[in-house]
Amino acid sequence: MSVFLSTFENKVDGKGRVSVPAPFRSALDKQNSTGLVLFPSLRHDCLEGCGDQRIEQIVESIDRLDAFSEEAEALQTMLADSVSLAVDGDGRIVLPEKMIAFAGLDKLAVFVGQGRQFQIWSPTRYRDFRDHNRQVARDRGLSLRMVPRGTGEDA
Amino acid sequence: MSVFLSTFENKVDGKGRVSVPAPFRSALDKQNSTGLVLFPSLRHDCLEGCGDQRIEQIVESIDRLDAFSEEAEALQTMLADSVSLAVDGDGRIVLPEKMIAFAGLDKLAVFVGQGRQFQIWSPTRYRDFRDHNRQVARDRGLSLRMVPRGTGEDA
DNA sequence: TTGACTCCCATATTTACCCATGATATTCCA
DNA sequence: TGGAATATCATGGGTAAATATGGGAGTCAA
Repeated sequence: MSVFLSTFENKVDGKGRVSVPAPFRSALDKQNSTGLVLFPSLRHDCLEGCGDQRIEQIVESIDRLDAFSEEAEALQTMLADSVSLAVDGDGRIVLPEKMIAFAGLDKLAVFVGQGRQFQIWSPTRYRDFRDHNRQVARDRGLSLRMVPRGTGEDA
Repeated sequence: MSVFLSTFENKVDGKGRVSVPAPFRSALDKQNSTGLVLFPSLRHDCLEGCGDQRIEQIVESIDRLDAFSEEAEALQTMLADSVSLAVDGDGRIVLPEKMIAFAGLDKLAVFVGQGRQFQIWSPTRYRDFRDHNRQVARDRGLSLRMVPRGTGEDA
């Protein structure tokens, strides 16, 4: 399984170190990623992360946009603010100070699986975000079982 | 048979382990799933489960949506709330504490076949749910329209 | 030298793996 | 057809490996 699933809450120590959840590490392995890439989310006050292959895909998508559009420039800014981090022998990364500040992290970091990528939140902010989304899903009657299978349809 | 059928009540031990009913395991095998994925139901106080192949398809589908739509985000939150569990050599899984709490499980877990998916209930809650459904079916005189063979897709 | 960073090690706890048992069902052979 | 031998399955318990996390020694640059 090479997707990011589930949520994990890990400690951030005084050096800014935090363990990458083991299932996320193995997902990165299966994507043949040696490290991982972090960037500030464009939509939320959290960080987004993925393997280096995913970044290539994102870069390519941006390339296809009109190079001088506002949208393209905004996305390019995102690339400029992203950092590539190595996972050390103990499965940890060191979060740069800017990233910690942006996400409002303190002692704890919540790793949130989102499929092809993942997010890192402060626990309090994540609780609000999750509650909101769950309400949206409920209101609209969304369910994972409704997502189409390939081109076909499911019960 | 690659669908989930029938109802089974198995014990949950002190470690949170529970046997996956053998017919469900063989259904998972036929779906080429090595493990299974569980997530909290949006509609009921129970867990929903499926093979891990299915999750790959779901992730793929979400990826094709507009990444910034509210719908995509709501579905991604459901990925965040789901867990991928490996079935061990003895046919068991370990239920995470959060899942046990959500479904109100204690010593027993009821596995309920639902075709492509299945549910896991606490026995008391399931009894109420089932009684309620039977009443609805009786009141409405429900009928089921069959889908012709070959139009659907495989397992 | 000081501060920032990178390895390296220690450890507590959780998780995964292995084996044993009893119950139930199934096969096989006289 | 009886009944013993053989599977399959659910379940309990023990042990080894993996994981998260804290602390310290060594390195490099300013």
